[in-house]
Amino acid sequence: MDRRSSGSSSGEALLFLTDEQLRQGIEAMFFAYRGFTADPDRILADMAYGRAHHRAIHFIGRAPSTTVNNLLNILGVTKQSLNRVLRTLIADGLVESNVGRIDKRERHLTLTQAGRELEQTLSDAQRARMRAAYREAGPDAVAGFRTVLEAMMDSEMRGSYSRLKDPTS
Amino acid sequence: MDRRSSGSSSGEALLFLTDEQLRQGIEAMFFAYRGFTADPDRILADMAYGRAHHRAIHFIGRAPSTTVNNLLNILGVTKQSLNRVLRTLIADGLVESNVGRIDKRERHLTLTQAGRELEQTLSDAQRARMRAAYREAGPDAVAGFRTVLEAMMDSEMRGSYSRLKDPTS
DNA sequence: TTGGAGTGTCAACAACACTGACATAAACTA
DNA sequence: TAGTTTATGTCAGTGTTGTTGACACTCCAA
Repeated sequence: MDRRSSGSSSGEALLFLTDEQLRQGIEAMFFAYRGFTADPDRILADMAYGRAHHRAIHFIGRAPSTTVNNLLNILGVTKQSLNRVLRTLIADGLVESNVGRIDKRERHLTLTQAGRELEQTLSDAQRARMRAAYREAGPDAVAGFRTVLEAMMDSEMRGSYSRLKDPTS
Repeated sequence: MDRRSSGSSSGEALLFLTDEQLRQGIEAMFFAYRGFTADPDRILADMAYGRAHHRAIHFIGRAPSTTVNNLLNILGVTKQSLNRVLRTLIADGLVESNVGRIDKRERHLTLTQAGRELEQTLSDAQRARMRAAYREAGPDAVAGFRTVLEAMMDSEMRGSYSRLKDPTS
């Protein structure tokens, strides 16, 4: 079902779609993601925090004053799961939760000064690796990288992603 | 430390290394990885298996007759963690463990017929998404994608990755 | 006023990772 | 041969992160 499936005659133009190429892509994704999270993980291991805290901090920092529900959609976890994380972050003074002015049911989340500092530390580590990879690969490769990643997202996630990229949309 | 090392005048050639670009890359990676694992996760949710089983099955299928130790290095988990997974896979008849002929301390792991079938099912789902993304992005983007991912891996992982790509090395 | 949305919380549970300790068999080495 | 190292398996305990399900409260809108 997959020997160069849609090739016209011999399909040499579609060699990048062979099973072997796809498998390599899958493995590359697996190994790269490990590297991608390794640096922040190391930093967080020393604190009482984990990857979930990092994600929350990242997206709160990225979209300040976001609501819990919005964050829930971005992170794709249950509110109970997110709440456990948020509770510790708020208790530790890294995140501030403010009742909405217009809709008072909503809580708007913002990083405190300490929260911004931790965000910066984690972000620096992750960006350093990203920067090194980007620089090594070059701008054309980076453009391709981004294109494939976007195509790989679930469509709902593509929405969240675009909104973060360009908040005016 | 990176303002326009090779830029002509104001560094427009390195715009892809700005913090904003890096952040977008980080987020793209996060959302894409979610998509990447979503399909196999859905299939596994119905069984008593999880992502860890998928990974084990994938790499055993990829490098048949691999030893436990080798798998341990590839997966980057502790033997206790891997063992828990392997035990269930062997008990369920998806993986076969054979004492090594040369070194009898080693166990060589292979997928059984049932194991290969499950591997195929999971792999089909994941490859389908990968193939769609690849096709949508085109060969040049795919090449860039792979280049960036390889640059993002830890160097030890790059070794495992290459060996899987080209077992003769 | 009623229904539903947004939020917080409790309890229970499962998957998957970790550390530490110990056991066994085989292989290597002095 | 005796002692050490390697490869593996296993037991026990723990932590993070996810899940369901249930319930309460506040507030918005029809």
